Amino acid sequence: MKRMKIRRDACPVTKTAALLSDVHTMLITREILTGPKRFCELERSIEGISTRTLAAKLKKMEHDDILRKTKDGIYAATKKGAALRIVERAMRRYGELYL
Amino acid sequence: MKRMKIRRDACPVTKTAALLSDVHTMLITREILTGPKRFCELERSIEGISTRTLAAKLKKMEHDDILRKTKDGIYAATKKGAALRIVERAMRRYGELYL
DNA sequence: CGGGATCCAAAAAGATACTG
DNA sequence: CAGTATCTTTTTGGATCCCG
Repeated sequence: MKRMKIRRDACPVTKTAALLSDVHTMLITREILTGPKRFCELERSIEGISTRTLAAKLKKMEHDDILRKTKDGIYAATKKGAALRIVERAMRRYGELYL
Repeated sequence: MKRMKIRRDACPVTKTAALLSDVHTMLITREILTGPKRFCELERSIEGISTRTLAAKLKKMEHDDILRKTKDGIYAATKKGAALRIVERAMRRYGELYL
């Protein structure tokens, strides 16, 4: 994973993921958990991700059954993806308390 | 993060981290949460990590105040590191339920 | 414009040999 | 044991181009 610069005031989830994770997958998850999104929305809301990486991650996440792409090009969490909320919640809480 | 082969019977935390994270930092955390460990113990218990990567991650984690190295070369979680238990727990639970 | 695919340079990870 | 040095392989991000 490449070192990423994180602002002190960034979302706690961002910070936690930067601390211990493949930032992008977790951030895509965070976005998807707030509702279905299209490519360009994800691209805009995930600061610093390249289209190439976003496309690659989405493909992998689709393959892993975390999200599904509808015919109209919208990405939505699957059941398995939605369940990641428990992890996202723990990360958010940790970030809020310690970062 | 490199694609990692995960056995179906691997620890659920391993699977969750492979799914969404910088696997190594999370796995080092998991080990450290069970008590202080030395370099070679970590190397043995984290399947597939190279000494180079382990050394690099430990350095980064020490810098991030997740763990501390004692004079006798033992790595132990800091307070901030120990608190990652909430994340580890969520990941374990998710892995148990969905992977 | 949305949704990528391609090419390229740089960074990170892997294997492994080697040292204090 | 606890790493470091070195070399190779992967992955990433940036820019660019393509196609409906």
